[in-house]
Amino acid sequence: MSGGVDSSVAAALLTEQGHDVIGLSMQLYPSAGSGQATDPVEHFGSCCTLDDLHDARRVAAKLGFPHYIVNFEQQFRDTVITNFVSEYASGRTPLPCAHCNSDLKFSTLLQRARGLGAEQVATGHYACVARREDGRWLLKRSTDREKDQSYFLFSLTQEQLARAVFPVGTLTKSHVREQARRLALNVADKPDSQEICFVPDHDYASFVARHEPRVAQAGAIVTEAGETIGAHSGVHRFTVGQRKGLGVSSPAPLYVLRIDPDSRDVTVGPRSSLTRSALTASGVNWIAIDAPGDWIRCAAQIRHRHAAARGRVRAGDDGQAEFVFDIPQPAVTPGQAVVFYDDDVVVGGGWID
RNA sequence: UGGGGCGUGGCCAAGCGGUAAGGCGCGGGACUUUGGAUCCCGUAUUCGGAGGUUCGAAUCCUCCCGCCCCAA
Repeated sequence: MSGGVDSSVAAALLTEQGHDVIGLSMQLYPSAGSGQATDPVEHFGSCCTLDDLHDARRVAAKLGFPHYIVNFEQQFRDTVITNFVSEYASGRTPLPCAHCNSDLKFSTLLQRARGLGAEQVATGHYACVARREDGRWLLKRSTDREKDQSYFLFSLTQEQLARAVFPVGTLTKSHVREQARRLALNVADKPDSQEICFVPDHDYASFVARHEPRVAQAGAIVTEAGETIGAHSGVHRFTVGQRKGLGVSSPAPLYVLRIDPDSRDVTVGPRSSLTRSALTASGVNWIAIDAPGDWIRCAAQIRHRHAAARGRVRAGDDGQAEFVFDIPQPAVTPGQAVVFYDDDVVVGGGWID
């Protein structure tokens, strides 16, 4: 229970369905109650703040089930934040929400829940879990396609999916809010979360630099032809496909094409240079099928809110996969997830190289 | 002190007598459980300075200031 409307309604629906519910909220920041935001290393983010934990507690009290706050500061730092910082330091663009799901919510949190006697863990994610006749667990897009979050859940294993419940996955967002109002939950009108929950003020670059000062080294902004046309103060400030913030003027818009963490060169060029016809991914998790040795047709979603693009995929060695687009796609970004879909079913997914 | 060119918003830049295009950048908004993209809206009463011609000039004339190139 994050303290938001989705997980609150999820808990309420389960309660109404007669389940024996225990509310769990993760505390992700040190001593969230101290109010001391003066420590430059650990500001509070926008998720799971003290206020949010209180909101979750009030919802649990109203619905009549126990509520526990689990302290995951250490685990959050060791998994999500460490990955977030190291990815940017490597010239890649992290996807913390996906790591939080697989490395925290459906691992450590799931274990903790099991320890409390829970059979399953429910969250407020907009996604669906189904079990096929052959016993295989499937992850599917939510009914409300606009809110679908299956993209962030691609790395859940069969074991994790078997324990996952997404009560709001078949509802629309407006329906969820209606339910919250019907139940008179105090969180009915809390705004949707957005931006990186653990980074204050949308200033992720400063956050990265605080945790890894070495990233803040100047480098050059160069053209595809190798001409230096500007300078920057750290590769962590860039991501492939980025247009704004380059600090250089040109007759036409320029986009980040490549980031070299070693030379610290950020290569820029016209939008037409951004498209790629293929990609490779690592750490691929196959959900609906076993790793396909031969090409199969599906659609690949390469970022949140990207309209999955059709093409073909096949598995490689060591958890890798190769995908070829029917139509080249712009801004294939290392570090982001590529999730393969067969209509609304998640075939599998991995991390873009 | 021979010759030639240029000075328009933070940057690039159109306009060359009729009352300041566009792009970059920047700011704001929309969208969004990552980052980015995308879409809207905004961003020079003023054209290096001072005079003059004209109903009217960034656009014509004069002088001044500042850059750049080629010769020496």
